[in-house]
Amino acid sequence: MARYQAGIRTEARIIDATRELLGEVGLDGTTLKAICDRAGVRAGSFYNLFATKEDAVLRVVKDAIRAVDPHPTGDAPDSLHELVEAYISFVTGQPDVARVYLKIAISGATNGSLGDSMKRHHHRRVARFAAAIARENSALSDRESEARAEIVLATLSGLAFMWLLDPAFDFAHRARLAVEAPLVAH
Amino acid sequence: MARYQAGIRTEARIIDATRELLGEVGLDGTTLKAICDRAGVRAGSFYNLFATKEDAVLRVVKDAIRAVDPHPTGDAPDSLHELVEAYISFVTGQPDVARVYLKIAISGATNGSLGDSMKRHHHRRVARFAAAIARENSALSDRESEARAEIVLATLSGLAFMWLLDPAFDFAHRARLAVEAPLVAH
DNA sequence: CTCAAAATAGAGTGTATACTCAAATTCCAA
DNA sequence: TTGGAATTTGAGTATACACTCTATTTTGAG
Repeated sequence: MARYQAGIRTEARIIDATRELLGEVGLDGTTLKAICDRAGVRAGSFYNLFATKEDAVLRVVKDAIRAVDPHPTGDAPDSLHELVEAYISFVTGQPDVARVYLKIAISGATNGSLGDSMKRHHHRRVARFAAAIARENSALSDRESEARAEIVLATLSGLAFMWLLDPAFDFAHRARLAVEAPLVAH
Repeated sequence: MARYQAGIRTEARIIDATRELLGEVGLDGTTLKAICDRAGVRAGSFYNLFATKEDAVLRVVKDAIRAVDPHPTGDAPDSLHELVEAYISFVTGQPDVARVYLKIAISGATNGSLGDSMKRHHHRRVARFAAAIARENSALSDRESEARAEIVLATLSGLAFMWLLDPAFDFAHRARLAVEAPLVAH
């Protein structure tokens, strides 16, 4: 092994280029040529560091999945408010990574190993939200907590998607409003 | 002109094949070869009927967009309940078309003319939901109605996306629960 | 029945893609 | 300083894509 600094820097540039492209033009637009052009590297150098294009994409996506999680270890019990704020600050604080997360969650969710990874991650998140909801409202059954968790997550995802559609959309404001206020007046 | 019956039937087969593929494998997987194979047709026949591949895709997508609309003409004022039920029956009643709608809305929303079409459609839908909400709750300002409309639509989209992720997900049940009940207990 | 128009087949074009490879260059520990 | 390993190059390969073209077959109105 005994890697050189040059190679390590090149690898970082390639990962950065891949993340930027995934956020800007999505999975399809992120071609090998586009990655190499942006990283200032030739195809041969890319394949000296990565076995395949999907390798670089997966590295970025796994980082994005990890970034959405406030407590990756999962040992600290978190409140619903904490979880929601974590998601909001993820979207607003790391918009590049968030765009990647959303784009891949959707375009890559129905096929391949990437989709399975996304599915498992989604179920873990639902369980996490459901546990927080149950902890804060002991009157709810497990099923009811899970239903509410799914609805909260759906709303957050939907709002994030609107932000993807229109970057001027005030995601954070809407997200807080959605979680704190009832959906319809009574 | 004076079209023959054979050509009309072939055109219908091509549209059907395109819709099926868009729902099954998404926009990327819907290649010309895949369309032609499924429709039982050669490339030359396809291009005798369609100027471009995107033409066939657009036909399907525009049908999907129209299918989600309860009153396409837009003259009849609709209630929020009507709008939500229309969306639910769209997703559950025409799952193929709904899958296409969701996949394209997301994967194709950030680039090309298809994305512009989707964006305009989205804004029209927000306005429609906002009008219904304002009509049913005169205490709300226009801005508040629009905010609620965006949240309702985000929740519906998010739940539909969950159904895309897992076809066993009970979309209709969750959607009604989400719109009728407050998100969090007070 | 006729025949011009419509429809079809199927080989072919050009382009973009992911990926390879041998040779040249750069790095860095000893 | 030096030499083997890491890195980089840049031309090259194979494949898949959307789309074209010409010859042939099929259709159906008059």
